Amino acid sequence: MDKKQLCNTSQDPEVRKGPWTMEEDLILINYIANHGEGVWNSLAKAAGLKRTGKSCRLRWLNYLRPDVRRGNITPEEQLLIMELHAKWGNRWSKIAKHLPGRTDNEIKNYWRTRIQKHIKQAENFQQQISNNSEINDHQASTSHVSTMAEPMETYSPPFYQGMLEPFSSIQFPTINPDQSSCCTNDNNNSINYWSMEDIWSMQLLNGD
DNA sequence: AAGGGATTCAACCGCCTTTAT
DNA sequence: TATAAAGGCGGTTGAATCCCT
Repeated sequence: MDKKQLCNTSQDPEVRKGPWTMEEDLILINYIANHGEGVWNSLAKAAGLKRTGKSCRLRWLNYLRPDVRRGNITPEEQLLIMELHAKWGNRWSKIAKHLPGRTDNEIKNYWRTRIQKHIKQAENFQQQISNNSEINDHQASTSHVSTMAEPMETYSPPFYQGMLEPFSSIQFPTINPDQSSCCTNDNNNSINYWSMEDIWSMQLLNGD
């Protein structure tokens, strides 16, 4: 049988996809509390969840685990992410291992939505500087303006400095100043999640 | 207040690796 | 050693939400 078909259970009408419901979360939490993690496919069946094992594993690791921390990436964590990404690239799970309670998925999302955007802005800015310096070179054949104009082939930690939230006094100008405020993630604090504390307290109330 | 573009992030997909038989 | 099953990982998507006009 084709390996792809083996992995792809989306053809099965019995398999649920999409956002998890509170009931599903509680079932998964209760089952793992009683039986532990592992062997996700059989766990999903045994728990009575119409989900793939992969889906259960992902939900548990990224959201339901009691030790998972979500939101409010601290400046220290951000700096660490930047340094580790500069070192290892997109090895999200490896990076996540150095940030207790953070998941690879969260770090990946954080990188793509927050940090990468600033890097692109900075690259654009450097490109502008570079272009300007070329013009200046033509106008006056001195080379003293070239320090900012080096192409950024890899990201290096010093370059990240100034992008750190919430220290938004960015040391390089943003192309669109309005977007420099995109990282005030305070709004996320009020996102309409039902907290894990709620779930765990409900679980306790269930007597498990 | 409403509409629409931008942003965020949970969840899925598909590939690769590891483990079990 | 070969094969199948499960786990792990990075990339991508799409719904929900935010924000601006």
